Amino acid sequence: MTKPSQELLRSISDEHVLRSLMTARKLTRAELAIQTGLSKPTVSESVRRLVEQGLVADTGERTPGGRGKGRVGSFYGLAEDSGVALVVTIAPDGVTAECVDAYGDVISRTHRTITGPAEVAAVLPSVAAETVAAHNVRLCTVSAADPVDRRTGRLVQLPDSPFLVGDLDPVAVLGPLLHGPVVVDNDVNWAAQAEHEALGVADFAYLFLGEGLGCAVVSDGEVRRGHSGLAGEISHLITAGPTGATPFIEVFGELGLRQDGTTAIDVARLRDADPAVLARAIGGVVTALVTLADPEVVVIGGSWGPSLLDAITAECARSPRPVPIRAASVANPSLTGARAAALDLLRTDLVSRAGPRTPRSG
Amino acid sequence: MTKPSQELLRSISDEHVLRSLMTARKLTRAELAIQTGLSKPTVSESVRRLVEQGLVADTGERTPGGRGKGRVGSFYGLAEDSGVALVVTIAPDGVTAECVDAYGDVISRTHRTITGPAEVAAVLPSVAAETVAAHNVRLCTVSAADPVDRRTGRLVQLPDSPFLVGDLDPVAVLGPLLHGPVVVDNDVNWAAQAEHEALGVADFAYLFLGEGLGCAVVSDGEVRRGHSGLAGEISHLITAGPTGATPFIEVFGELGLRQDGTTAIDVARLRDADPAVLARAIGGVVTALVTLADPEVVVIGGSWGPSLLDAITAECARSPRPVPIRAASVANPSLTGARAAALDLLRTDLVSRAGPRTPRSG
DNA sequence: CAGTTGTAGGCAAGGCCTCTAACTAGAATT
DNA sequence: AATTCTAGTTAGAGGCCTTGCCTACAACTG
Repeated sequence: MTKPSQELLRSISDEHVLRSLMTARKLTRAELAIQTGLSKPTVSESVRRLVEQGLVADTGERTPGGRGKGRVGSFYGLAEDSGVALVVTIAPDGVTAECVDAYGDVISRTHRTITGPAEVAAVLPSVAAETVAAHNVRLCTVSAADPVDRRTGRLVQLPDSPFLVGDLDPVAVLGPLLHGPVVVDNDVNWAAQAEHEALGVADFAYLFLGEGLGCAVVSDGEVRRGHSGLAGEISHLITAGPTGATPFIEVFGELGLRQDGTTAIDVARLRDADPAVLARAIGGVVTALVTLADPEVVVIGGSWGPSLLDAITAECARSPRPVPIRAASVANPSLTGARAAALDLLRTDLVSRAGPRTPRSG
Repeated sequence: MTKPSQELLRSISDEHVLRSLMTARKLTRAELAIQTGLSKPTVSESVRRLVEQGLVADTGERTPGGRGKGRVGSFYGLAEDSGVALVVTIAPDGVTAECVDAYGDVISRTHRTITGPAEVAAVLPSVAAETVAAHNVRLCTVSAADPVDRRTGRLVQLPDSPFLVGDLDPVAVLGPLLHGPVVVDNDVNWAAQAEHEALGVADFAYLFLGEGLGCAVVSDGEVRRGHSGLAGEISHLITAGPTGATPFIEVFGELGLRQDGTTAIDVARLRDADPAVLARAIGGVVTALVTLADPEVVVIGGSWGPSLLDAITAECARSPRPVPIRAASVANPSLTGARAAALDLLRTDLVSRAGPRTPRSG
């Protein structure tokens, strides 16, 4: 456990100051004292330390901008070069890279359209290198439209599942470009995290129905990834198919709804299928989610999932354990979720850098 | 967030001292200083405070028991009346109540056999009252062989599921007898927690096959209960039955393996059933667990589950995503799990009581 | 324009908490 | 009786946070 040292108190003070600056962007010492609940001398000392460490800087702005009477105060903010996080999403149609700073601002965005998985290997490092060259990148989160091995960060191909992005080791590609960690996860898990923040519900399930099939379970406020990160890869889940108990993905095979050559869902042809049959299969998946994870609500996302909302709702209403169904509400959910995670990690990283002592006399 | 006060440091010191005493049972101040890593004066002060608050007491024992030279030291331990936790399990065959102290010792055990659910309402309060009268009971954990509503602690009956213990509100029954919280959960969840501690695996699933059917999912080192605590109630999970896609519980209905009158499994008649058919249905459940929770291992427990281990293992080996299957290893798992949780809560409760200041001069 | 008001920030003192170092207490060994 | 060794206390130093007071300085008031 933690040792009861005075340094612990100091680091708590510093964290208060830093976190206040992250949300308020700029504050005078007096404002910081009010925001943090600390006394003015304590805040002053903390600011002095943080400035010395290069994490906080005087913005140059001064108070009397119509604020009224009183002595002029100096606004402090996070240092310019206090670091940013890189957010990358890799999907069959393109690669996006964003840069977020500790305020949560997106300070750059690059998108490259690709025509096939083969291009990822070339596009990914070039997109990342651009951003890394321009900013002090501390860490990176990556969203990929394929199952991700939690322990290695590599994309993995599961039997009979579409492999949309293809074989890729983002940690190996991006790791050398920056100094901090590279966190890779599946697009559905990131999407669920984004939905979690929008919904404010601690226990729910996110069912993603697009070219690939997937889901994510949020339990006790966190996305649960399982032992190797493959939780939610529902292709082989046994459900009710047209001819009996069938793995979920094979329902689409039996209905002739998979793309030739690949194992992805043919979304274009889906509209001709009987919604009731699809809903029955999806209902089996929802039942599995309800029995195993007991979500408060099941959120349906993906390119074609929400269009079946009524059919799914009707199917689930007949279940012995009905659960509310709703459509996903966040736009660009994977990017949003990965960005939120990156912001969180970046802020924690920034706080953790406020460590070593700086004696007052200098 | 926490405020950086000196009191925080003090409470950390006190926590160190208390937790050391919990595991070592009795220590001198010098030994405490070594164990906790704190300095001797700090430990002395902390012990003085804790004695004054009645949480720690001089055991009366003195060091020179052949330890060699040196001044005699005094052994300190937790105070006699520092409180115990009550652990109750409620199953169709009986009610057990145990008392654990903060060392983890079981200091009393009562068991009452019952012949039917109707007796629970009478037996439960009487068993609990005995224990409560004899000890300073701070809190209580309850294991019940039925689904438990996480928010209220009440037992709930799900459609088509056996209701083994019957309608009961343990919080209402036991709450008035003691001053602390009453934590109620399902026997399978407690069993999974016990198995978790024995296995040391952070992500696994526990499948319970007895008169009732259930499972529990441990993710990131914790049992995940879901929104209302009904995660793992797998009766309605769609799986492969003799005639196609069937809810798990109805597989047993179709096979004529449910007890007449109730909806429980008739365990006696199970041995006549075809293991392959059962294993196929169970395999569907395991597949659901694997796809949704991605466990490192699936543990099979319950009265008849382990006897089918080979058949289940064979069935799962054919799956596109095989997972290791093993039999549960903990005896009395629900009681063990509930006891471990009670111990944890009791220790945290004890630590949290070490709060208010005690000035030195007295 | 002089005086008043009100805010930003600094300084000093006080209270605590932990640590190190030195010291006292007391038993076993030599 | 002197030595040795361990338990626990005392003394002092260093650090951190707080309160209270002071200075600097801009705007308002009459």
